[in-house]
Parts: sequence; structure tokens; C-alpha cells
Amino acid sequence: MPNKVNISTELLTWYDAHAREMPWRVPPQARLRGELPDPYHVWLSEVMLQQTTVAAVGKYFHDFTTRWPRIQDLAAAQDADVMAAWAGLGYYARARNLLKCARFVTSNLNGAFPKTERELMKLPGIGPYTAAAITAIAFDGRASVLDGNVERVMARIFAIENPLPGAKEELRALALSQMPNSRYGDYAQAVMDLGATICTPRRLQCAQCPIRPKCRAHAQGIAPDLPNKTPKPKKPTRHGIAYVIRRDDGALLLTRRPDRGLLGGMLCWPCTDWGDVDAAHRPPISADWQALNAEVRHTFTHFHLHLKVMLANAETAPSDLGQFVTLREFNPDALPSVMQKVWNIAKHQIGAHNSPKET
DNA sequence: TACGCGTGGGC
DNA sequence: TGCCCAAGCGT
Repeated sequence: MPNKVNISTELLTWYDAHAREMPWRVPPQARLRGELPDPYHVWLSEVMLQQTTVAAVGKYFHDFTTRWPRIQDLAAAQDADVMAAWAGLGYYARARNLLKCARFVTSNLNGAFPKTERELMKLPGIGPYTAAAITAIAFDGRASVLDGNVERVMARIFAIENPLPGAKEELRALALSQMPNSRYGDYAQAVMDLGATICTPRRLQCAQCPIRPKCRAHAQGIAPDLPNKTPKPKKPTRHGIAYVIRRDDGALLLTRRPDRGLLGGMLCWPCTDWGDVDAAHRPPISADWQALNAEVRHTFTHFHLHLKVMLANAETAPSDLGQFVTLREFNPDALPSVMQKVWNIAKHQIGAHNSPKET
């Protein structure tokens, strides 16, 4: 049964009037005059936006493009500087792949991104979504993006009740069937904007929706219930201890986590392993350990973490434990959020210990 | 294919 | 409060 419904005309008309301004975008009126965005900006923003809100990305995009205005500048950056600049944004493999990709494009492609999905997919950190987004948005190439927004919009327009992720390929085909014959970049951004502002997961704004007359789910009164999703298992809770080691001159001991795995490549406090029961206190060095009362609670993608904090003074430590970072060089913003929480507890204790009334 | 991988905001 | 969610990718 051929599907004759098409929403691209309504969507583009709506987008021309309601496109949200973002620092990495070229507005539809300028795009209609032939202007296109900087592919470096499109790539950087799309990687930052993977599983991440526009609000969270804003500051990071500004910081990156100010500090590294061209992809060649990013390619020349130190690993530690890029990881520090990414700290707090999460999914740190993105930052490692970002740098790999920048260096490859700079060294092998003369700083120019490929224009096809097939070639883009070969680059580190660029998967099916990001390849399609760069093709459509940066080059106005014919590519259909499929992200969470598009999945939701298609599931509702066509009242697809099969649950995700099983329904993904069906939704991909529907999204492809809706592509217009021009303005691919505007169309991609239009569907995603609709999903982000009108066709939202909750508190839908159907009264403002330009395609409501064509929406099967709305007609059936089931739009808020779609898309169906297979339920996720409950997160377990893990427990551990973080060790903050302070030298008399105020320097702090930090360790670089291995590139693979959780918080890979990030600067962290030395920790016990994180297990399903309270960790035994196994001090990494012999010192005057002091247990702090407050405990860090943090939730990762697939587990909760309860992290006790212990504090000690020491003048030296074995190099395999980490390296002292001087008070002048220490920047808590370079730590991942869970480790920033540890510092927020430890620094109060250090402050109290050093206050005049204590001495 | 299914799982590992962060974080902050909303309700 | 605890759960869901956000412009996914790599393995």
C-alpha cells in the first residue's frame, strides 16, 4: 500500500517562520539565498548534541569555536586540553573521537569534510545520524536524518505502535519517504525543531502543530502515548571511595583514566573499584586518612553511584597513583561532574581545616 | 544485537 | 524522589 501522505511542505513553511536561532545554524532565509554553514561548526555541534540538550551544548560550542576557530586549530590541540574543555558534557568517548576525526580530516583531507554519508561514516565518532546531518545541513545534500525527534514525529504521524528500538527501521523508511526534493538541510532541521518544541515527549503542543491535520495519532487520541518503548531495567547502585590527597603546598593528586571505559581519558581522583557493596577502605598510601561525612551521589547511564570521600595529607606518592597538580594549575572544571562533586565536598573540609579558628 | 557510555532538567 | 528524557556511537 503506497503511502501518499507527505508533510514536507507544511514543515518547511512552518520552519521558515519558526526556526530557532542557534550559533551553528544559518537561518532558512539565508540558506534560500544559497548561504551554507561552516562544516566544522555543523560537525562540532552535531557531535556535542548527541544525546545532549541544546541548552547544555551552547556554552561548550562557544568555548570550542573561540579557542579553536578552525578544524586545523583543534587538530593541533593537546589531548588534555580538549578533554578538559569537554569536561561536564559527558560521553567522553565523543571528545576522544572528535580529536581523532579533526586530526584525520586535517592531515588526510586538507581540512575539508567529505560530502557523502558513506565517506563521513568512515570518520571516528560519525555514525548514521551525524553523517546524514552533516550531508544535509552543511552541504544541502540529499540525506534523511533519523534521531529521537524524527522517530517520535514519524511514530505519531503514522500511529506506529510497535515499540522502539524494534520499530527503528520502519520509522527510518517513513522518514525517508517524507523527504522533499530540495532544501534537505532545512527539512532535517525542521523535523528536529518540531520534535523539540511541538511534538515533544510530554506536554505536547498539538494546538500549534502545522501537521496536526495529517497526524494519525492525534486523530486517534494516542499521540502522547507514542512512541512506545520497551521498558528499561532498573539501575543498580554501586559503592566506592574517592581519595583526595593534598600536599602541604596545596597541590592535589589526580590520575588520568585509561582511554577505554567509563570516564575514559578524564582526570579523576584515585578511587577504589565501584562494587555492589560498600568498598573496604584500602588507602592507596599510608597517611592520616580522614573520612568526610558527606557522600557523593551520582547517576550514570546504567548505574547509581554512592561515593564516600576520604582526605589525607602527603608530600609524595608513587607515580602510578597519579600526579600532583599544583594549586595554581588545578581547575575543578576540567574534572568530570562526578569528580567535581567529590571536590566540592573535600574543599569545604580543607577550607575548614585551614581556617584561623581551627588553628 | 545489545550493551556500555554522562549529565542535567523536568515532572 | 526516582524515573524519563536529549540532535547516537562503538564494540
